[in-house]
Amino acid sequence: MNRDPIDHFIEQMGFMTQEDGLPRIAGQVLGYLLVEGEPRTLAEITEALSISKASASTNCRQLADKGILTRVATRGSRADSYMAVTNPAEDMLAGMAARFRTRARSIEDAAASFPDSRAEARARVTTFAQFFRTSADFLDEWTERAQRQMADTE
Amino acid sequence: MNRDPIDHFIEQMGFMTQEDGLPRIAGQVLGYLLVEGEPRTLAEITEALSISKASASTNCRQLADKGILTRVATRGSRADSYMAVTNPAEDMLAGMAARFRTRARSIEDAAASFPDSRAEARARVTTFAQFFRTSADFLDEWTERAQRQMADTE
DNA sequence: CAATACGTTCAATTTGAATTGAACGATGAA
DNA sequence: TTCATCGTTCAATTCAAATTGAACGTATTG
Repeated sequence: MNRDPIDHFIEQMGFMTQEDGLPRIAGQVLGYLLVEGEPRTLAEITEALSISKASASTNCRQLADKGILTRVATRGSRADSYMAVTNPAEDMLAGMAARFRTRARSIEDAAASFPDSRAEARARVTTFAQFFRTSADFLDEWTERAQRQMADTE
Repeated sequence: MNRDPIDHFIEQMGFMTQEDGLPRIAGQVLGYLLVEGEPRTLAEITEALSISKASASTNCRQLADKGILTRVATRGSRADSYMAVTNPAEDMLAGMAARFRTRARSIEDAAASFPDSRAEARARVTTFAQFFRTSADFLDEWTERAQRQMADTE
């Protein structure tokens, strides 16, 4: 029941997002839209992946919030459609960078409130946090560079 | 019951690893060892975090496999201890890079088996995969650079 | 040789999140 | 206005992974 390479790919995408802490269905939706390449309605997605309307709705909106999907108003129909952005992976990385930055801040805050008696621990934790901050900067730089490259190649 | 800043930090670390798909306890263990700065036995970890021996054992081993913790043989005691490596965040990123590479490969494989009738889909998916591959390279480059910097500062 | 202290493993349980079904509100069509 | 179509929301369920408790194996001590 699973020898279709495209189904297999969609399945893989599900596992992938699951590893990243996103719902499995989010990955499947992205996979499906990536394959289709054109806008698809919630109903079509629901149908193609045999999932509930509720899941499709929720996951699409979540992905759209992250900038991985865009909502497309199809004229002639009041159903709204979604499609994958040109390079979804970029937005996934951008999201990661954002998470790193939040993380860095919250760890730094935590460290800052360590009592002076734990000064050494505070130093260790601060270093740890700073690595995340720098990495976030680096990731941003990288996605920006990648975007430029894409623009050039077009 | 939670106004101790150090406990708060350890808790945060738990949520953090949870976001990354690792068990919550893994993060707590890392947080604890980061604060302590010195090797601690499984028993001490179990005690400090009020968790089961089984969890402590499993999670420590997992973290050690990822290179985030090192096992230390304490002389005078047959209990083995663990301590956080100097910069655990680096190893976390390295792990991420590895995952990206695996991911890129499996997506590329999947795309390769698309039938010719779906050539366009194949192209889109391949581009998607390549981004992960390039990102993995980039992350490696970055962690390497960071390591060098650390070495210089020492 | 016990007897103890330790780490691991595995089945059972707990816990938290993903997913669903059903009810709802809104929008447009007739 | 009434009816059908859509998307959303929320409580209930399902599902998977984390966590535990208990049994076990091994090494060490006396």
